[in-house]
Amino acid sequence: MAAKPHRVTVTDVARAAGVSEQTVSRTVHDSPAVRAETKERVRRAMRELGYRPNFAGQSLRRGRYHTLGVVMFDITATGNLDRLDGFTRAAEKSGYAITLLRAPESPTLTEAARRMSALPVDGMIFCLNRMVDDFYDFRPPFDLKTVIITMKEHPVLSTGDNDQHRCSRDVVDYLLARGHRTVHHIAGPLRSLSGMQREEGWRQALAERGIEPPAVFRGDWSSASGYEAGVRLASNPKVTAVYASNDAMAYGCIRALEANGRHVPEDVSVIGVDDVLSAIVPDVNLTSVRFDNRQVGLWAVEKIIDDSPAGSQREHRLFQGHIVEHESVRSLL
Amino acid sequence: MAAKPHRVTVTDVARAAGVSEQTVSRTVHDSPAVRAETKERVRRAMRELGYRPNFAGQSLRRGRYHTLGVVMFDITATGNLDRLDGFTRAAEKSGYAITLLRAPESPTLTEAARRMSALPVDGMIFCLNRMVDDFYDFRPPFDLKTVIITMKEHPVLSTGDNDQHRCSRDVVDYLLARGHRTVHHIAGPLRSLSGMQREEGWRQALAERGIEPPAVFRGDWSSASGYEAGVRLASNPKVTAVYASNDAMAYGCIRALEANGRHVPEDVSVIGVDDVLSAIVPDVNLTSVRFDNRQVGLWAVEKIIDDSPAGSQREHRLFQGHIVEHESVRSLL
DNA sequence: TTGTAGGCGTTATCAG
DNA sequence: CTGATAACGCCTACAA
Repeated sequence: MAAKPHRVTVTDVARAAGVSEQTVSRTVHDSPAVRAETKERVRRAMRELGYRPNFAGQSLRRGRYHTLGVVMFDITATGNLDRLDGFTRAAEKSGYAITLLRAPESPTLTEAARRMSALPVDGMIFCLNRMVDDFYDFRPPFDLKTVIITMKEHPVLSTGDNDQHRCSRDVVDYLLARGHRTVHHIAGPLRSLSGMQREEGWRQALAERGIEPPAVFRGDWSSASGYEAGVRLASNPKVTAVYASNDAMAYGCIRALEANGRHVPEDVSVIGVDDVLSAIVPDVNLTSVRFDNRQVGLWAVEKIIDDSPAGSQREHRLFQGHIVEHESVRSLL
Repeated sequence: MAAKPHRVTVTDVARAAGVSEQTVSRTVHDSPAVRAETKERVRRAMRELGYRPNFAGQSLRRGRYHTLGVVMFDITATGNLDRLDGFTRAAEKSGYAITLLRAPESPTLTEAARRMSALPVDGMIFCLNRMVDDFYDFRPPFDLKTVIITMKEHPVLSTGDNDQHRCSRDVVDYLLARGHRTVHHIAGPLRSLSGMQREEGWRQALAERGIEPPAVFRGDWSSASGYEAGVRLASNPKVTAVYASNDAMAYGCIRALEANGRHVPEDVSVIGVDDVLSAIVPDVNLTSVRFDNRQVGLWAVEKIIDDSPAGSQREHRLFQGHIVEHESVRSLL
């Protein structure tokens, strides 16, 4: 029966309840300065008309959106689901929402920020999975607090991510401490930032211990590429320890080693990254580095929402992964 | 040197460029009714002051946010990353953004909608991974076009999802057509909607073909639970075909069968769902049903943005998965 | 305890 | 081609 439905405003409610707009507004915010009786009348009118505060009106007045923008350069990257879970969880705690933007083509942070800053957001988080041209020069609009999820330090912005260097060091130390003479590496593709950082960490860790890093096997995250590497590694009897940049390649490598008569962990120890294998492969226990991406997400959001002076300090935060021990490693000692 | 930084408005730009606010607005929208020369002057002023249109002001005026809200009851569920990729891709095409909200605790759509509708969104998408109490009674605010990602039909809202029934039927038919007498099933946990629907589809498909469905093995998506089922299945020599509700359980089952002397596919054929195994397991080729979650995401967004009369029709759309053939199935014919 | 006036930033409309 | 005016919905400040 209602004519063309029309968005209900404070004015409508005020008219229906026979009060002023101001009294309606006060009722919405449950001000004590309204008689209980009046409030009830206003509330009934709101319910009957189906009143819902207009977000634009409120924001225009308040100058805040209670929303944070997240820019992802590659949405389907590993760990993004957990990161998003962290973002939304932390946001929710403070009554914030998360607005998501893809920036797959964008070569620069500046361009991505331009798109994001046209949206109703109070702050921005960039998830940087690959290189951008303007990392160090990038400056966000002064009114948008910004955090970048990356291992690189930025001159003015807070940054943070899983510590990929440390991850590799820990793996190398773990294996050397168990008597292995060196550690072979199956790396991720060149375009992946985290992959490159793990590789660099591995190289440095060996070099610092006076060990010449052996030739790297370049994979593409797929288990097939790990298998290929494994075939080559199997032919070298001196290989006793392999560190793969993700679990899929590690598992591929294990299968190739086994197929070529070298047993894991009896002959060769293997360590991966991500700790995702046990959910999928029941009887192979791969030692792996686990990162807590949800925690990174929580940190980033809290860094932006935190209004304290400490909160606005620039910070560079690295989150340590930890080695989840399974039976794919043998001590030679 | 600038004093307390202050958000730059149209008024500031107008003053700086020596024109009216209206001319600034026209320049922002590149109206042809402004002299090129004037535009240039305004543009320079905008650049110098760092002007950025205020979202709240625009929205208030236009009554539109160009943003869609997505509610996820379980963010880390399988396929959500692809769905999100679909949402954001489709949104982006029309200049829309996606706002994400978790609703893990919320038992009802109504409650989740209440939270979402307080945000600046023009429409809502609910990703329903589990049961809610008020599915059929739920009515969103009239001014928010709403789509629910679910296989169930809703009395007034558009709904759509992967066709889990059809998926199971296809698998059953596929195996029966290759001479298998029946198909055993490793099901997902009871709380999972899609799992239950796959199970129901399997049961119906067999029943319609006059085959009494054998006892179900209830798993929990983990490969370990598939392994357990596999051990039991291996002890029954009449088992020739197994359909697992996801790839992890299927793989667990395969490993158990092999460990108990039954070879896949020589003795037993196995089919899974999700088609994720090949990325992780290099040398096992599991036949599996692949769903295109990205496409579901695209559809949902377009359904909401589409302004045509057809677009506002209620629709119930089921997306077919397809069987990706690998070597885990043998024909008995 | 309730009401009135004014303005947040933008843009449609109409006048010049 | 450009400018003045008013209005979108809400809320702070002040008045009654």
